[in-house]
Amino acid sequence: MVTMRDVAARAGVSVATVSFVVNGSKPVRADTRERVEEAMRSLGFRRNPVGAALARRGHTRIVALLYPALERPLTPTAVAFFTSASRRARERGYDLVMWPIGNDAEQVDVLARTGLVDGVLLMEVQLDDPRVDALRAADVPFALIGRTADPDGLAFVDIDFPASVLEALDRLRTLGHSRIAFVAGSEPGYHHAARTRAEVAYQDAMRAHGVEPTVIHISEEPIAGRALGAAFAVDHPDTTAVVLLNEHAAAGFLIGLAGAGTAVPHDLSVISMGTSAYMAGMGEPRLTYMRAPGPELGEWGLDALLERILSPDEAPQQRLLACEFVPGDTVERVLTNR
Amino acid sequence: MVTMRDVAARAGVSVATVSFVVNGSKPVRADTRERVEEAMRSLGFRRNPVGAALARRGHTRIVALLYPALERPLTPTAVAFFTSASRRARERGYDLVMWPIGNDAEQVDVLARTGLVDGVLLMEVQLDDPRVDALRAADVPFALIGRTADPDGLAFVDIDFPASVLEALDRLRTLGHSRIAFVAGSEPGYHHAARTRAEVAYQDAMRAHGVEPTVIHISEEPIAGRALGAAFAVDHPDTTAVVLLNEHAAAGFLIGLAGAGTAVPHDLSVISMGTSAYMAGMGEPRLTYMRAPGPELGEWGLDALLERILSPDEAPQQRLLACEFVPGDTVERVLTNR
DNA sequence: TTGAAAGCGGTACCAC
DNA sequence: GTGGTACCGCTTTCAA
Repeated sequence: MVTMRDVAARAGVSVATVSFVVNGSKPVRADTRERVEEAMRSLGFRRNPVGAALARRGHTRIVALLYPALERPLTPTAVAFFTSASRRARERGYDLVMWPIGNDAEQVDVLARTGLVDGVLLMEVQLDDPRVDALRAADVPFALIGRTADPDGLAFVDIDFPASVLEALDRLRTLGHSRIAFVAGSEPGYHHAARTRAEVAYQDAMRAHGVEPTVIHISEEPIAGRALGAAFAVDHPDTTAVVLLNEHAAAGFLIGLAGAGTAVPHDLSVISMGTSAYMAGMGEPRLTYMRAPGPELGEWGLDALLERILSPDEAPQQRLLACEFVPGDTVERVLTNR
Repeated sequence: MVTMRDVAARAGVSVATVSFVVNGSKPVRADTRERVEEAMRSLGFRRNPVGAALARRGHTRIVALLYPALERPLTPTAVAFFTSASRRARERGYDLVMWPIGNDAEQVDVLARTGLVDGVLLMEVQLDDPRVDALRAADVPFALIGRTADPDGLAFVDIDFPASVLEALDRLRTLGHSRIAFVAGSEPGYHHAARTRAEVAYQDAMRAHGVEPTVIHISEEPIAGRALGAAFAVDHPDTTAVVLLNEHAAAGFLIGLAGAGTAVPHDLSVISMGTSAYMAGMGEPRLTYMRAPGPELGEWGLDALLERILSPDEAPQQRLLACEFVPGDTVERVLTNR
């Protein structure tokens, strides 16, 4: 392994000077710099980040995306988020790695104190999330994708699900729908913040229109969607439209409906919330959906995190972005005689 | 941050002693150890891996899964692999992070030299893969998921696609099919080793039976599958069965076929290779598939890697595992009058 | 059994 | 503009 000492010796300068040219941290005379660079080139020098990190008490220029991958399935939206954040990180001279963790604070704590990463991006945030407290306590710069019940003073980017739900409901109502059900994922003991907010927005909106809300929870997998679809017309005969917040189950739901002879959108309109084009392409008929702004949020999330790292005194960035409506073939005006 | 110095001071011993009890690297008298442990507890000490890594040039107990996530979509199978390897890592006292990289050797090189990870698992291996050479040159322990054209002396675990393809073809032939097409993914300039091997196995088997092979490449996304399915009966009127190696496109393919009035399995039988139950659940009718042994390979892959790290002198582990046939509703005896 | 001390590869402050 | 050098947190001989 070629070290700075080797380079310094070869170029006839001190390690300090080498450090200056490597990091551009101080001006160096052109000819000296030239000699150093030539030495680095011929020796094949690469700066060792571990040494650098240690010297500056951390600062590896690595940030981690914490995802409970062992407990929750990775949606295409989450993947989009990851790749976009990752690309952005590279643009800004950082590396982003995905670090699978549990939902408990313990692991976060361990990771945080290692000093191996300069900061973390936390996904799948719960309303009351112990990991957030752990990150705060460990004094690690972090930003959330999603937000807790009370995100004051926290850096976050989040999908504006309430706004998106309202838009979906409005569109359906404009087409004459009033008995609209809400289908979401269910994970025992997991209070996914985004889902909860969406659900509350749905319920409030329904009640405001004098209709009793219908919330259905099914697990996050295609077959759960199939099962629901197969029995839907029988179990919910009055419902004319469904707002679905369960990307994994969406395509299966349509399959189940079709198998049971429930025509979409003729008998039932469906809007899938927070969905990727990828997943929508799996649906038949083509899903009408609210696109999850995964790529945008990935970039913003990374920027928010770097701001915490580089300018800890600035007010934390907080940004919301609603989903974008994408027309498809699963929504139709409700039958008037119904 | 609590350091070993702090602990040592509190316990009235030297940092060396603290190090011994932390790592169990030398025997320490019971009462001394007790004092040290108590000091660590009350101070909340966590050993800093960066310092440790630097001191012994590596050994962070972190391993990385290198995946070209920015260039290739993450399949459910890859995700299963990741989660399984990750779980196994934890069992063995390591952490596994997913590190998105490009296909070039450069990035591998940088990562490798950092000493930030003890070893790497490389996915999406190409037949002739520059990253493998880079890993070798950098002298980093590594194991492959997949394998290059000549994997001699390399640690790898891989799906035995040739065997799996032969099984699929046999099953189809037993049901009277002979004109069987092969549909795979296509990424320009990317010689995915597994796909190539599968393709060759298919072509050889077809020729051995005196039938001209038909290989079709479509991009890895649901809509590409739809498009292919929609035109399939017209473009390939003689084909009675399809072996598909393109997880992203499988469900879309079935949708496209159905939309064009091509009945599955009546008009066309379909077997999807290297597919996850998750993806199969997205298909209608229920896909007949060869299950990709992602979970098994994840575990084996991690074990193979740790063996490289812990016992570099042992012969590298090399394991192949075929896919497992899972019956579904997309395969049927061929019409005799056809 | 325990301690002192020399690094590991870099950084950055303080002189010159 | 450069060089000397004291750390950063931990591991590991070598002595005591």
